[in-house]
Amino acid sequence: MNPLRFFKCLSDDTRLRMILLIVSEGELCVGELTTALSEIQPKISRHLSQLKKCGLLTDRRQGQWVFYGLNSELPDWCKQVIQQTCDENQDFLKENYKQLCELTNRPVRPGTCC
Amino acid sequence: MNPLRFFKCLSDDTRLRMILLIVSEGELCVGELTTALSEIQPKISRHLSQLKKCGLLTDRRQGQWVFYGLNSELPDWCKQVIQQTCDENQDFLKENYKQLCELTNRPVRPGTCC
DNA sequence: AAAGTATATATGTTTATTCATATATGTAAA
DNA sequence: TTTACATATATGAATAAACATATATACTTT
Repeated sequence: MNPLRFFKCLSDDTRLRMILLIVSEGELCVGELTTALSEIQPKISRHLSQLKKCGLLTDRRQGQWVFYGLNSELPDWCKQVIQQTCDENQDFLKENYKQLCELTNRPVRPGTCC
Repeated sequence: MNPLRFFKCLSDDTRLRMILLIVSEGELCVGELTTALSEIQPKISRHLSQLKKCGLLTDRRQGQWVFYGLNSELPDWCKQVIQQTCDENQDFLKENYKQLCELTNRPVRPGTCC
């Protein structure tokens, strides 16, 4: 992973929040991210596709929903950078968590239950 | 340190290389960075002043030279992100190290000798 | 010591370039 | 056909580059 390309992915408000939220939650679908960030859906989709193209995220369709998660094949140093940033900046995501919590009827994840 | 602001500092080729070189070498002056990156001096100075303003670097004038180093008061998570990136991306800086090595008559640092 | 000169660094201003946004529209699943 | 998501295009805003120039320290010469 080219470090410049990696940091460019993290240098946009929308992308940074999405990545940190996804790491915190494991996986999130487009609609959940749209709500959490209070943005319009095309904007979210566009940034997600960019992060996927750069290798930071992977996607998985499950019926009507597409879930995005952190790419497990990412180099360790990248994972650590993201994890540390996430751990030390929970307050940065406060409003996003709030929005996410207020969201009812969230799609059920197969791996998450039990 | 706001994470977005922090990553924006790292998301430019010139700034990223400068930061990593400075961390590797401890301190570097403007002229050394100009040579290492093969860029014009005003471009280097401008990015340095931006990194100083954002709190990533500190400067110290010693005679004719101004040495830049990593701000020791930076939050730990920021220091760790930079250090890990530096450790795992030495090849990214290969050409810059080469230019730096070819530079003769580098200014003597007071702390470096003995 | 004063004046002039060279070197190192910083900054103001204009011009390019990159990047993100918004709107409209397209595709896929239920 | 409704819900969920993706993409194309045009536009605008933020950012970086280049060039000229200013400042600050050191070095010379008289």
